[in-house]
Amino acid sequence: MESKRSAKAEEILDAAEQHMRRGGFDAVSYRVLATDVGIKSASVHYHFPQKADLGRAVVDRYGGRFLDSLGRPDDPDESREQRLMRLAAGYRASLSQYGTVCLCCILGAERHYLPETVAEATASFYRRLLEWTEIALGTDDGDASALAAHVIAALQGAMVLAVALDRDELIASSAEQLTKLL
Amino acid sequence: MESKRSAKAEEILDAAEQHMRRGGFDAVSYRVLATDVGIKSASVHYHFPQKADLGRAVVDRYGGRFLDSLGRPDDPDESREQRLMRLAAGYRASLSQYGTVCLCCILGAERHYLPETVAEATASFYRRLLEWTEIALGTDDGDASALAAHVIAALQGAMVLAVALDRDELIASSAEQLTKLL
DNA sequence: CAACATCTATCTGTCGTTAGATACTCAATG
DNA sequence: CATTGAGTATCTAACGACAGATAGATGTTG
Repeated sequence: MESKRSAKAEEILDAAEQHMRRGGFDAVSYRVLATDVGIKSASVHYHFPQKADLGRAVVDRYGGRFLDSLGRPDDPDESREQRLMRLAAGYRASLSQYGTVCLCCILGAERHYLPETVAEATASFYRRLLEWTEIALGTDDGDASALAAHVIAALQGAMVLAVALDRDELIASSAEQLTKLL
Repeated sequence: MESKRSAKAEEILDAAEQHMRRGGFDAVSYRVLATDVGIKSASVHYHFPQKADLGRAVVDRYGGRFLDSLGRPDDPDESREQRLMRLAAGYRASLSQYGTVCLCCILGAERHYLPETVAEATASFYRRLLEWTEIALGTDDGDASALAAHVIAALQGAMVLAVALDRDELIASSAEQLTKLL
C-alpha cells in the first residue's frame, strides 16, 4: 500500500508512460518530460530521482490499472468467453486510444537492456496477468497454465502486428480465433 | 538484387542486430559497434552513413534470412502441422540462441519511434511472413489470412513472454496450442 | 520555522555526424 | 617495369546536441 502521489507526479507518469509505450525505456527523457508537464528537468528528478525509479513507477501503475480494469476473474455470472472478450477489449481499447502496444510488451522485449528493478516489475506484471487469466479461463482441460500463457501471448503478439502493420482489427481477429480453443 | 557486402559490413550488421534485438533501435550506437568490430566509429559511418541506413540493412538482412530458413510454404510432402512446427522451431532456435525476441517484434512495437524506412522494412517483413504462413497453412477453412495472422501473433507474443519471464518453453507450448486450431 | 516544490546552473558522458588526412590495393599508362 | 591515379577502408579530431544527474538557491505554503 504505497500511493498518495502528487498531481504533478501523476502527470509525469502519464507523459513517461506515453513515451515509453511508443519507443521503450530509452524513449523517455527527463528533459522532454519536463517540457511535457511544464517544469524543469531538475524538478522531475525531485519526484523520481533515478530513471529506474521512474520506470518502475510507470510499470507498477500501468500494471495495477490494467489488472484493475479486468475486474474479478471468477465472477460466477460470467462465461469464459465473456471474460476472454473483456480481456481482448482491454487490449483493443489501449491500442486504439494510444496507437501503441501494451507497455509491458515493449519492455518485456527489451528485458535484457533494462535496469533490473524495471525488468522485475515487468515480469511481475506478467505473472499477475497470467494468474488472472488462468483463473478466468477455468480449469476444464489439462493445462490451464499453458492455455493462459497462450491466450496472453496471442493478444500481445496481435498488438505488435497491429501496430507494425497499422491494422487494428488484428486484435479482435485473434481473440476470435482464441475462442475456438475454449 | 543488391548484395555483395564487404566482410566488415557484415560484421557490423551482426553486432548491430544483436544490440537491436536486445534493446531496440536506440540500443545501437556507432561507438559501441565500432569497438565491437575493432574499428573507429567514423569507419562504421563509411559502411552505413546514416543510422536509418544501418537499421534498414539489419532488418532486410534479418528478414531475408528468416524467410529463407522457412523454406517453401507449399511443399506437397509436408503437412500443415509440420510446417507450423518448422515455423515455431525457427522462433525457438532464435530465442535460445540469442536469448532475445524476434528482431521485428521489438521494432514493430517501437514503430512510431523509428525512422520511416526502418518502420517500412519491418512492416514489409511481416507482410511477407504472413504471406508465407497463409500459404503454408492452406485454405481449408474460411479466413486463411486471419488464421495466419493469429499464428504469427501467438508465436511473437510467446517470445515476448518467454523473454520477459525467462521461460523459454512457452514457445513450444504456444505452438502446441496452435495445432489444435488446424 | 519547516516541508515541499521548483528553479538556475552546471557536470560528465554519450550521441550521430562530418571534414580531412592517411594508408593500401590494383588496374591502366608511359 | 615503374608511375600514376582512382577506389576502398581506415584513421584523428572535432562539432553541436542531448543524456542523466547533482548542488544549492529560491519561492511557496501550512
